[in-house]
Amino acid sequence: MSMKRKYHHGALKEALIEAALELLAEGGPAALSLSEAAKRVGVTAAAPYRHFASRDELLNEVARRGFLSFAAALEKGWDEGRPDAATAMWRMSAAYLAFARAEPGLYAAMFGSAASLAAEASADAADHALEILWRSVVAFLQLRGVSAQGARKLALQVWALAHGVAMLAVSGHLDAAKGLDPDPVLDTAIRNLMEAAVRRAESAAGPR
Amino acid sequence: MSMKRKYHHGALKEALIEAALELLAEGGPAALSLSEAAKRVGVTAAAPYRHFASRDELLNEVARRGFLSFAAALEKGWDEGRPDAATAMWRMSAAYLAFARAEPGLYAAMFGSAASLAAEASADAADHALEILWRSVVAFLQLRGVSAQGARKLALQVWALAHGVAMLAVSGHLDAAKGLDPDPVLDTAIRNLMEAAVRRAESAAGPR
DNA sequence: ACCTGAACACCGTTCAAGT
DNA sequence: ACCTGAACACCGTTCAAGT
Repeated sequence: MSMKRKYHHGALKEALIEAALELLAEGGPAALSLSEAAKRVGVTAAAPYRHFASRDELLNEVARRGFLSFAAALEKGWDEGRPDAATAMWRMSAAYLAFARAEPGLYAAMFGSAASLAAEASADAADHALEILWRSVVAFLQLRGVSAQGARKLALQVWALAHGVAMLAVSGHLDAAKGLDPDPVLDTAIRNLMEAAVRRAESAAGPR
Repeated sequence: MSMKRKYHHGALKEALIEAALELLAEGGPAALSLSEAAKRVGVTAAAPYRHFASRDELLNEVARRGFLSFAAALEKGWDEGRPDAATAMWRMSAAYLAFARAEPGLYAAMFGSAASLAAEASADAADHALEILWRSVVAFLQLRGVSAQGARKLALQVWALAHGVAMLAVSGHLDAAKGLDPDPVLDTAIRNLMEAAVRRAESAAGPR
């Protein structure tokens, strides 16, 4: 009756990815072991090499998928800018933080590769996330009636801010510092960034 | 004449830390191996255990020292706020980025531990870095003649911003996105953050 | 007190062999 | 085509011995 041990044909690749997500959740990127994933899935340590050229390739694939669900989470938070760009942007930044805090291991795998992994494939996925931020910044500027010039740069600043808060929150540097809740910290910072950008655009447009 | 192989008494611990820094520079945190450090220094793989209880403890010690020189770099950039807080703050943020870009491996070891390492000892060192940021934020607000209330929160936002830009720059997400130079991105973002904070404080103080 | 040598478990990776 | 078994190098860690 047990329908388990039939990885001898089909779903090994998917099963390994699932196991990798578990390992990531349990102990972060350092705990992602190809052997352990194979063991949990019921195959030999050599079996994964039919589907992944190396441990890093597994990690890359997991990170790539992480970026996909990350982008989906942002998109959902943005919700096409309803009811207005400002509110939606706040909701999206909360979704950003929520993702990182819910899956710190995955988030670390997505961004923690540092210089060790080029991760060309996941770069596209990351760019997709940036594009969502960019669209929301453009919408926000339009709502405020100013030029969307420099929106890309502004989107990068918002991203950096969210990323920084997320990292500090996950690594405990935030709570340790002052028992501060990451959400309002990120929220007011983004507001300030956007307000300053709007003012700058206004004074550039109407220098009466 | 070769004064090398006399690790049989004194400087093993220091030598291991130096080797660890090399490994970090070469391949990031993942490349920091206790065995390899021992080999480079000319001792057995078991020797380090007289000085460090585990690999993680070595990494922790290196990270702790990293925070020390990091704080020193920020302090030097700040230079007691000369000639004015605004200029000094810009210089300090440039020093922040320069540190991360000069030693990405070390920087990753300092912050990349994510949830895996509590790193209580290095938490103090990190707090010291935050304190420098905090002092500069206070000085900036004083220069602009507004209350320093909420300076800690603002300092955290500045930190998150700098950290985010540094990480994105190091991991290549920034250049890949648009060929943008990280320095002006961080600089204008911090300016915007500070300007918005000043305006908020002004409107709160003088509601005529 | 500080280090070596030998040992064990674990991991990444390869390859010849099985089905 | 997909997986097992055996093998190798490497790493973290422990411990009994050496000096």
